[in-house]
Amino acid sequence: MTEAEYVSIWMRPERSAYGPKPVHSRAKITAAAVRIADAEGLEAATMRRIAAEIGAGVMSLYRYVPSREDLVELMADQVLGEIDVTAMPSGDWRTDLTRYAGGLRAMWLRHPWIATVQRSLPSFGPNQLLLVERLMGVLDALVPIDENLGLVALLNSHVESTVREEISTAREIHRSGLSESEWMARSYPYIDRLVKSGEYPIFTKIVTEARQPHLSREDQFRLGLKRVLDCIAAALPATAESPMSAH
Amino acid sequence: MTEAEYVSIWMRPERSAYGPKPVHSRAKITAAAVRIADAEGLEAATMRRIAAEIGAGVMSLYRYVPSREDLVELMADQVLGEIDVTAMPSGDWRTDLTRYAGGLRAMWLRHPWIATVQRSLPSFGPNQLLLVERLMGVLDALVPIDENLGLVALLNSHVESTVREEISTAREIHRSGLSESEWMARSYPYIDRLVKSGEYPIFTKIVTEARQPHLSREDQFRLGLKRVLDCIAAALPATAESPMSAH
DNA sequence: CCGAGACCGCGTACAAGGTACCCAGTGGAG
DNA sequence: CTCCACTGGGTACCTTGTACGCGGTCTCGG
Repeated sequence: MTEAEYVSIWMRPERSAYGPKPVHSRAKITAAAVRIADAEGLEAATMRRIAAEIGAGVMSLYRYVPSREDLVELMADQVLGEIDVTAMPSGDWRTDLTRYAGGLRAMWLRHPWIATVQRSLPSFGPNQLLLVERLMGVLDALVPIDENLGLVALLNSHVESTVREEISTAREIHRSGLSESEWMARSYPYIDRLVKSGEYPIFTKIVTEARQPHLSREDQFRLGLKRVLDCIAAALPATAESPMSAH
Repeated sequence: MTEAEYVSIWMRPERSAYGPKPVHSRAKITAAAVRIADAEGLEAATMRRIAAEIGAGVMSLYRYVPSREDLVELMADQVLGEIDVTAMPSGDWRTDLTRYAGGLRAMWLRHPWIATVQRSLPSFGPNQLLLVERLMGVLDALVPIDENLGLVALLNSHVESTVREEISTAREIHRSGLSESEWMARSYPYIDRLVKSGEYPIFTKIVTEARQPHLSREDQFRLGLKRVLDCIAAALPATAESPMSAH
């Protein structure tokens, strides 16, 4: 792990041409890990569990992946590849970004464990790179690169934060083993005490007046996304107005 | 852990009036855990380490905290309390939100480990509640509660995403044991290969043309924040224009 | 004033989990 | 054919969260 021997996981060859043919592969291991993490959470994707899933010995995995951390990085890039951006610079930026946002959200909901992985810039996996090309291609002709970076970051951060909240709620519900309504009912005594105390007027207002929390997740998402897209629209030159800007 | 015996950590009394006086306290334990996590990361804040820090037996901690997970929740609420919002509904929403955003970012940078804690709605700790009151009080008179929720979420998600990236980069640098420039130099071979391949024009454009990545973290943050605040301004009724809206 | 019993600190013990180390077998290079 | 870098994988070690139980202590009901 010294600096001399550091190489990004993406530059490290999977195998050399020497010796016996490997029975497994990074792709197979990654896929198995993703499958387990989807079903039971990232912490369930232990090396032993993954090995069992593909019928390998535990230590065999280390022939393909330097450490569990690197495996998680592989997993993250793999699921990024699921977002369909092949048709992306279509000419209508609003449609493109809406589709991308929906795809990103759907992917996160399919793989809730990505919320717990810390990414960092230099982990430019192949799928992430492809995504960047397509996604930033959407606004590339309309704004300078710095503006593009800022606007895309705005969109990403909104989607991610929204989904992060959806996920942690769902996770909590699942862990409790209750139904959604039972789970919400469980925290009623506490919320009731807070409201009755009279010390939290705004919190009370949210609980009693706000209608947004009672919308479906999809509608909440659509509403928030609309706001962000309007915000992006305002930052674009007037000539770039999308034909769909009226809802 | 059955549903019958569930009570939120915030409703669970710290101690009863019975038996010998406890030597320690939740506050002391939480503070110690935060200190360790700040210095060495959340994963370093093990029960054994915390116990050693305050000179207690490992299992003694469980007299104060039901589990490590709950302790993390306590830690999260504690650091939320560090954001100074006491002067908050000041009448100038732009100043208030700028101050809040700066405080939130500074807090995250002081306690980078919060990026790894999953929150969920029902964990309304006392400090979080206070924060919500003050923060949402800023726009309460200007917009309906649903709009307020949306705008505050927008601000929060932007700040959090930005800081999350700062943090993961810093973490990666720290883990490598290198200086920032050495660390960046380390991924140069990979980036160079990508650029030279010619397959990633936008990525190349970012690497070669974008100036934003070369700004200081503070300037990057200021720029992004300005965009979000402008976006919020656009969503407010015209009469609510802040005196500072020109920059 | 005196049990009783709830609560304290904490040592012991166990079940996971990541992974270092080692060994036997394999198959391409010379 | 020989060599040896490579393979799969078993064993073992260390770290972590925490269940359990023990002996001591303090408050309260009588």
